[in-house]
Amino acid sequence: METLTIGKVANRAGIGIETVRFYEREGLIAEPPRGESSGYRHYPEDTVARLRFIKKAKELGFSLKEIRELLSLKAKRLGSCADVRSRATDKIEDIDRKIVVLEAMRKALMGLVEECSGKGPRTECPILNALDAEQDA
Amino acid sequence: METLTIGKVANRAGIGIETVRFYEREGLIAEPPRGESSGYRHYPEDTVARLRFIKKAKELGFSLKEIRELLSLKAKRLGSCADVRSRATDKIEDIDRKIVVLEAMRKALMGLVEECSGKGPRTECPILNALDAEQDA
DNA sequence: CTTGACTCTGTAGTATGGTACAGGGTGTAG
DNA sequence: CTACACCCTGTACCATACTACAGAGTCAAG
Repeated sequence: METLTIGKVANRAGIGIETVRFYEREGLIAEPPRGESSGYRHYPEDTVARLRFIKKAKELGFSLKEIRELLSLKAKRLGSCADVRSRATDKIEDIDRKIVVLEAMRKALMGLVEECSGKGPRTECPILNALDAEQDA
Repeated sequence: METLTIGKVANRAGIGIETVRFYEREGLIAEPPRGESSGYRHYPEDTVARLRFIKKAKELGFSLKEIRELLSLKAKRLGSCADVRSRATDKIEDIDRKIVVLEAMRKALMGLVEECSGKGPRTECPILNALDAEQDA
């Protein structure tokens, strides 16, 4: 099987070399075999897929810790599909909690913006006034 | 005018003493006058309001940098309500982007969980198979 | 066989938003 | 006047997620 240098996996995954090494240190990817004399890392091709998965999950707002958990679902040789399912539903609950927080933030900001014509002088800005009013709360 | 010690402003604002000093270093609150002999910070009462403003804005998802900007808008005799409004709408857009991504994620995970009986062996788990599929994307 | 691109380890720095001491001095109640 | 709570500065540390070297070795094209 063809192997890839760190520069090539990084490039194909669309991330930096240092980041690949960082992910290795963090346990997100396995330590690859090394060249006999050089000590260079020789990656199997599926490492690119794994790195892309990490990148994608990160874009979706998962922390590296959460991504490590997601990846461990796949890695485990023991455990049933039910274990995987329960981790996935936990993750959905995490997502729901994040959405709830964001929706509350959004609602609060929308309320302020809707009151605000954007035309008045700063001293009458309802957004700043609202923040001031809340200060007394 | 009555003044407050750092412990009292912190307590009234609902934050820690160290955080108050941190905000001072970060330029979010002014350096207060000090006691002649003690060097203790003597805060005017409106510092509590300012700290509560900061706390509230943080809850709305503003970073300290953004809050510093909001506070400076507030302080400035120039600048309109529209400036403040536009920062709030920018923040709403940030939030919306995050929500969209999370909902997409949620939908994807829900689809997988629904397909999954939770009874099969791990090797046939549709969730893991989907994760593999995503890695190839 | 040289040259330049690449890789190695290890350490340190970036930004964010704090938190936790150590080792002092101060202020006040009993 | 003695406790004890409080305050001071300075520094270091926490997590998160990288990013940037330094100084050394390796590989491959020409």
